Amino acid sequence: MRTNDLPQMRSLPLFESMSESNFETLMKAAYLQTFPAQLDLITEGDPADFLYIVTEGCVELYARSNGRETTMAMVRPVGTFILAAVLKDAVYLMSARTVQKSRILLIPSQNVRAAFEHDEAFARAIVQELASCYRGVVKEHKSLKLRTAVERLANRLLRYHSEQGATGSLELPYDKRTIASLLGMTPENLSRAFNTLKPFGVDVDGSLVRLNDLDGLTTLAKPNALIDDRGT
Amino acid sequence: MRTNDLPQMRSLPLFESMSESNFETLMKAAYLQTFPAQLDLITEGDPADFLYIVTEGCVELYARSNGRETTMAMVRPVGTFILAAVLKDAVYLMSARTVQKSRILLIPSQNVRAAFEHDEAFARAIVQELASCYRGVVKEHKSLKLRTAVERLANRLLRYHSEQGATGSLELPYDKRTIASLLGMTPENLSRAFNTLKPFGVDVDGSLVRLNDLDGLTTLAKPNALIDDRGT
DNA sequence: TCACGGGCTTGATAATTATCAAGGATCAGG
DNA sequence: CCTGATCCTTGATAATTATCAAGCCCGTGA
Repeated sequence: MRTNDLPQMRSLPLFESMSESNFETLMKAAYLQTFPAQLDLITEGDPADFLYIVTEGCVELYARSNGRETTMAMVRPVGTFILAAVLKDAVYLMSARTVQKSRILLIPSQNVRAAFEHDEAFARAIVQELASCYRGVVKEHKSLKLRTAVERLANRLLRYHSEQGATGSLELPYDKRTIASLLGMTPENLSRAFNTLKPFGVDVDGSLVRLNDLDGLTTLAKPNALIDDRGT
Repeated sequence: MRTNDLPQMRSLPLFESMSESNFETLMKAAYLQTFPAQLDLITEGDPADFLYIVTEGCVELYARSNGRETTMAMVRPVGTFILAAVLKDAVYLMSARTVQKSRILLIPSQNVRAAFEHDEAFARAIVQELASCYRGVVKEHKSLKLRTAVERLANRLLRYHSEQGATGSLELPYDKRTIASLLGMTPENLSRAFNTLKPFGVDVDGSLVRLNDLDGLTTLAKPNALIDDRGT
């Protein structure tokens, strides 16, 4: 890695509390690379050779079975992926590809595990990150099992809305087909779900969504902190 | 905790590598209790005061939203639950109740976090456990998004079958309505899914299931190691 | 400018899953 | 032996979601 990239990496939550010497050792083994859009980074079933940390851009985690494919999560800066596989020295359960041109830090698995052993602060940060990932999937799973497609969409819109400053409108952060897959439905069904939400003040124009009846939409969505709140 | 329970606890994977003194400190703060069946242990939304470790019996993790309820997982010996909430000092995302009379070790959250800081072997064991839990939920989530109800049931039967020694028949480990909820369907739908599987050699008699056409069932189920294999 | 293609939408239809209501089996307790 | 309760199953129906087939919109590049 280039020396002048080091300070930026050092300030990432995962590294900021670890000792200088352990950080240097870890970074000597790491690669910081920029990948173009739509590039496959890893494939499910492959052994976990690297931990990935997205510093710029966006990565889609997806999975396949039978002939079907589904989006499992989107990773934005500064998020990691495939941490559990690295820690367990197991195969990846998900595939990953860039959505946009992305800058990604790759750390060889064995170095991550070594740093975990030798640096208590790093171990603590790793565990916090892993616990957050775990709770994220649990929330997704609850959403899928406890809500209809329209409810999932309504709550997702409310989430984007508040993340983007609650201005009354929001920008969809991904293609609609990606959002559909994230929410566990087909693109056709997403279209129809948007139509179902029209009477609740949801106006869609491309990737711009206006929410003209927040109260009504909220009543329908019944948001639940234990599903919809991030980072808790 | 009673002194003569200590050796048994000591042999649990979570504790077996930690230092004797750290183990003793942790156990001084812990409670080993036996709970009757159908007792509510924790409720989602409550602060995570304890880490729970099931040493005997069985615990159901479930979640509610709107008026709906779903079973998220079943925990058998020697499994932990609510580990992520404890490590993050956050609220529980799931509720838990005993299925049968169960023997459960409760360790106050703050002691778990302290032991994590002070004992590297414990930290490693905690991370392995948490990573396993994470991968478990990811697999469940993949199953729900990529498979139909009949496929989920078929694969679950194959899993129970191999877990129980692949003798050609298996015992359903929980009530059918619990299995239905675990698999993300209604009890009525589970009944019908069993009927759909009858032409594939699946004969149900109460909680006993005979698999008379393993090849046929496997062809239909299309099991996938990255969804169905435990512990990888 | 025009054709092309990708992404999205819509309509028609089918498959899947849920709901509601009723009935059968089983078992514990009186 | 009955009674009631629980659990499961079945049938009828409805709701939800997926699939298939056009078609529209819009930006890109020739």
